[in-house]
Amino acid sequence: MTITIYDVAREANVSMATVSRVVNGNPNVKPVTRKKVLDVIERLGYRPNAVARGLASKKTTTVGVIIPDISNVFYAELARGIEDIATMYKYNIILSNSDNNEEKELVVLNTLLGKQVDGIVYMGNKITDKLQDELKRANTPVVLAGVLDATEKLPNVNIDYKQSTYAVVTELIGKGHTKIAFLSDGIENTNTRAKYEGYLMALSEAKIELNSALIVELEGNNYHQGTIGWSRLTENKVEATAIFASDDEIAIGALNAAQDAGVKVPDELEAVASNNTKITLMARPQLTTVVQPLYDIGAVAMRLLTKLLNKEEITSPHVTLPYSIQKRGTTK
Amino acid sequence: MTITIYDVAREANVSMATVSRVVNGNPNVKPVTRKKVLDVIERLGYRPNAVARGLASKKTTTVGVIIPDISNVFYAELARGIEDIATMYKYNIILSNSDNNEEKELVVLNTLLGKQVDGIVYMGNKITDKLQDELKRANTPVVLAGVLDATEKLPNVNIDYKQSTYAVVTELIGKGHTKIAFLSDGIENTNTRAKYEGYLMALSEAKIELNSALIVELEGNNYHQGTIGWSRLTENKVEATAIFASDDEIAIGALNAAQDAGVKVPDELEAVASNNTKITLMARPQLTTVVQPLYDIGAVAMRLLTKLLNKEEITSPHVTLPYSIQKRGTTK
DNA sequence: GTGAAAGCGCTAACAA
DNA sequence: TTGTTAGCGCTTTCAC
Repeated sequence: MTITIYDVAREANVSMATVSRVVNGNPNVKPVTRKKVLDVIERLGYRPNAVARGLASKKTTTVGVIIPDISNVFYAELARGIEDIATMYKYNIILSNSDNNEEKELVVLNTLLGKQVDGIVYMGNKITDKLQDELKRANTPVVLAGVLDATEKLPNVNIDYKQSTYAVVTELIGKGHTKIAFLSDGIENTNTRAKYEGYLMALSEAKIELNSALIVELEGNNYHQGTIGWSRLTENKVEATAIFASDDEIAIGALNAAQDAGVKVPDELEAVASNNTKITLMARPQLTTVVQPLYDIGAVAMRLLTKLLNKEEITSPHVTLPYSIQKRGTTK
Repeated sequence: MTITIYDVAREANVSMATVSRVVNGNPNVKPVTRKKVLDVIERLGYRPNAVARGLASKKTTTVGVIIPDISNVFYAELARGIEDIATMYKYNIILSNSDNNEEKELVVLNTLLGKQVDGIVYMGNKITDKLQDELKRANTPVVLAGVLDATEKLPNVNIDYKQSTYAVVTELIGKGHTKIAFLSDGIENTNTRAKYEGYLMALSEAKIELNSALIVELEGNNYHQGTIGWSRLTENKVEATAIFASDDEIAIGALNAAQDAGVKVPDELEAVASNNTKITLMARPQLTTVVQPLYDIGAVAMRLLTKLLNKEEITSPHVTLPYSIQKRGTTK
């Protein structure tokens, strides 16, 4: 049989309330009593039932994490940051993959809310209106990690994608490139859109006309899509001399395809990627990228959520973390 | 205010029990009644409270997942398999990183049990005795995913590491290699030990004497350790002509270090890795590896757990999935 | 086919 | 400082 708080109370000759106080570290317990209770707990091997506690206190110390795909390095690093901080603040996380599919997101959100999570960390391409509504209806705190909120309504943690993209593209232009390809997943996705805007801004500032043959919109952020990206570019016969990729895997896919076709990197083709996941080091040449502090984005997002949960004061619900640019072998 | 089952019952003029039956798909409800209840649920936006349900039914439809590091591609792919099958069977997963640290594992396990998870999927280097004891005491079903259980007590899903390593090393020997390095994390780790035994078996069968300078035990499965592995090999002055690595990241680290030092791969150095994570495709040359069906290992482990939870009949608690060998650019 | 009522194990007033 | 006592929202006998 399972040992309950009642068993402990009986054995220690105190009330359930006192046991509860001891377990929860309430200071209003005489040290002697505390010791006595602790001993019984030890002897009986009592372990508090978090489900009962959750029902009574209406707090589960569990947060839901909606993530597109945990096997994607980018999200996995964010997730690690989230989990570490969650643990630090005594929360557990329920992880659910959404595949960036709105329908799944809705189902997952509903399950999470049914499980009475105290809060939610959302990662994905964009917050759809429907999702936004559901979230509001539930009025459970939510923080977006690595996703801009187009409407600026939800707390979120990001870097400035537009600015960072502008910076690297401008630098490429400064080296004389005029045919700079932009490889990305769907431009309707919030972050990608911001990057695209940065790209456009750099071009326009340099008075370079936009060549749509250089814009390749892919169907996802992965290696395979990157290789497709390169084929698309060659089909378009644009002879790009530089690439900006919205994702590391896309960049590696495109570069490997290019190199397999005999293109010399970085001599004939320079490239800059976006996320600085650890695969940037494994590729040859190693990737030059915008450095997004992925772990930190996750960590800060979770920290922000804990503040929301404790009703701590919040300086700003929109955190923009600094980015940097890491130069490696794919640029001269 | 939150809508409870009681509110629904009142509005629908039925008892809580009936609402409960409808919500749980119990067939003993007249269609008319069911419709009536469903309508009220819809109208009120009622969402069952899983915590209360968990307390009453002693089932949480939540399983704990103990994982060394979710940002490691290897584990992330296993995790994805686990989560997909969990979702399929209506379970959620609570994910906890352990960093392969026994103390953390113990803490995590305890939290998970406190949260009344219905079962646990464990990933890690090895099941220590203490952990084994705690697991037994809780008598919560556990399945190991991608970890051999030295004592053969716990259900687990794996491939035959010894056999697969034996096969690839034997093939290297067949090509004339006699100086085959073995790069791995700690040999005390269950899976690594099995691989090491496979390596030894191949050597002994070919009557090649074991050269301890070729055995490099590293401090973890990551890229950086791989680069260290290569330095170690050069310090040892053994001039290995082939490498077997227990991990893909280690392999890439070692190969990149070797190539940076001017070694031609695969002409002067052949290499075989172990896990076939997706980074094997991104490296240049692409890695030849033993193919572990990572996603499937996770998926099958979770499926096995659901069987345990439903008390379904189990053919065997020790599942060995088939492996294969994928030849790519690091071997001739 | 449906309802009444007793818990599940704990927290949180409130009282003492 | 400690105890009493309602619940928290649901499932699950057991009756009818």
